[in-house]
Amino acid sequence: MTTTHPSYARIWHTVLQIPLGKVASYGQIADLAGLPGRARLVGKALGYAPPELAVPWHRVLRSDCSLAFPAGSAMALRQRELLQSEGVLLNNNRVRKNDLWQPDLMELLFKLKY
DNA sequence: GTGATGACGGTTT
DNA sequence: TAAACCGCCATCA
Repeated sequence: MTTTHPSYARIWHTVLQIPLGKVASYGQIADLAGLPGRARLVGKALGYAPPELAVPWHRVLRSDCSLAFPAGSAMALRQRELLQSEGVLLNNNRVRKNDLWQPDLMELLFKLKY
């Protein structure tokens, strides 16, 4: 395809790594995808994400755990519905910090705990 | 080539 | 706690 942006595939692949029932921030996805500081690119990539990949775009939100869409928006309502179907409870337009995906920190916390 | 925009982030009021 | 401000980078007029 003419609009083949290499970084986008990277971003999609990273978003696909988010476990079910967990959420990640745009900045975190950008960082894991090897694109620090390009959080906006993640949003762009999600907009270009083909449905064949089934990218869980709804598991990606802002760094403050709020949805990237204005409350009441059609997309925001859809995202809220998808998250709740996965067990992620939302308070207005925000999710619980407990539902954040923390790959490295989770293992670190496990080691510190024991 | 310049300026404006955006599914963002972090800091400051 | 919420809102405003600035910075960042790719895309578009």
